[in-house]
Amino acid sequence: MAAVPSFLIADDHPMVRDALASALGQAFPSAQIAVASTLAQVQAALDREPETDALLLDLDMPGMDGLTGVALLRSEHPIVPIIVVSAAREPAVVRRAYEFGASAYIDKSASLEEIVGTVAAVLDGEIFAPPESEPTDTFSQRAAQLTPQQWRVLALMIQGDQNKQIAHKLGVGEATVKAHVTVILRKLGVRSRTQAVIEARSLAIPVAEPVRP
Amino acid sequence: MAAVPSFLIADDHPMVRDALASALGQAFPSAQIAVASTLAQVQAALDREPETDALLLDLDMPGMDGLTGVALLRSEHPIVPIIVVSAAREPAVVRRAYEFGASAYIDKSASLEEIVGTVAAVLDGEIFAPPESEPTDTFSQRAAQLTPQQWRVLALMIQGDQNKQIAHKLGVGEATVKAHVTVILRKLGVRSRTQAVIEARSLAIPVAEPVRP
DNA sequence: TCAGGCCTTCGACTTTGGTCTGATTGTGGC
DNA sequence: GCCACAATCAGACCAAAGTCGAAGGCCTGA
Repeated sequence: MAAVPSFLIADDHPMVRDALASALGQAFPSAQIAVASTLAQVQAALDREPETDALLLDLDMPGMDGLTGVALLRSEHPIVPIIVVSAAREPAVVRRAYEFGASAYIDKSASLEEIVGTVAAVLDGEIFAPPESEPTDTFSQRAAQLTPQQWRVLALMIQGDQNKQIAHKLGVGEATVKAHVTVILRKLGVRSRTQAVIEARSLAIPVAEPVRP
Repeated sequence: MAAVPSFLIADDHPMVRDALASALGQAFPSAQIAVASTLAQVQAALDREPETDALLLDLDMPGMDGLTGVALLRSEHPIVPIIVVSAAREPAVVRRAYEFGASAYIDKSASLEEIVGTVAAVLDGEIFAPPESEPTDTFSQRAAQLTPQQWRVLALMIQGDQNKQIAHKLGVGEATVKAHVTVILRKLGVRSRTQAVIEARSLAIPVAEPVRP
């Protein structure tokens, strides 16, 4: 990493964001710290600063749609280590986060010391490599074959956007979007847009919860 | 309130806790601030300091069991104003928080300025009445208007079935299914099958809702 | 430098989705 | 009986979704 470490903190809760920023600021006094509160801001920040040493990414952010956002950022910036920060404790979420290319996973209920320690470990190159070994044909694996633009299209499909809207938001023709959709459906192994949305959304974070037998 | 305001911050996330504490410390330089990370610690702190001016209470804490913890604290210390802090944005949760005796409700995604402002308002005796009086037009309410057969159609839509498959499974014609779909979309207030599936599936996912009266 | 592969883009075409009009049948309540 | 509504379907029609083939740009290895 560079002599001056650079961080990007992405969380829509100002409290959490500030806490992380100040903690990292103290631990790395010379660090350059940027913040973002939406997926769009994250993308913009990474475009400006592609050499970012670590991205601390909250999963419950506007536009993230859970882990699909991780995959999207991963495909756009394969070099930037992503440290997923989430309140979710479910092992399934953690595992999927690694499958989608996260370098580390931090539970929000961890202490600031632990968090700083994890960040330092990532900076030192200790990429907690995805213990990928099983060749199980999971949906996540199929999804990993998507190109950056295809991820963008899928992210908008998941929000319920129609091809025309997607085309407008991405600044391309509707025919192009349709072509992407066709490829996406084939790569995901489904037969319709609705099925793709269902599968992809099941990757998103189930918002904490429930108890009560 | 006393000349020196006293706060109790209850949250099991160190990040959030520290952020709140420092924000309140800056806004009220002379304030006395205590923290707690479990319901038991909150109870102990309130027993020691029954004159606390404001309790900032996270809902997702060990032992809280959602809003029941609010009611418990309320009955033990009726004088202490409770400010519920939660990531939950659901109107139902907010409404119930007030029903259980909360003085204010703060969304975790609010800015620190807003939070400090809310705390100050509570200190001044402004009990925030639920601004939620409008007949909240929730998706669940709209969904309740569906007829039995429309539910069956929707259930199959949610599984990713196409109109033709649905018609076959229900033993009716495709035209009939289309007619049902049209009504379903209108009743749910969405514009496409995909959006209907997204909304309906998010409904099935358990939300932080203590029930069981 | 050129061939091959991949991403992205798009137009033309086919299929599915969704609306509208209008109609028939059955059910339950007032 | 009458009314309201659920359920069924047909046919026409427009919009959205999805497929196919093809072109240009970019990178990589021979």
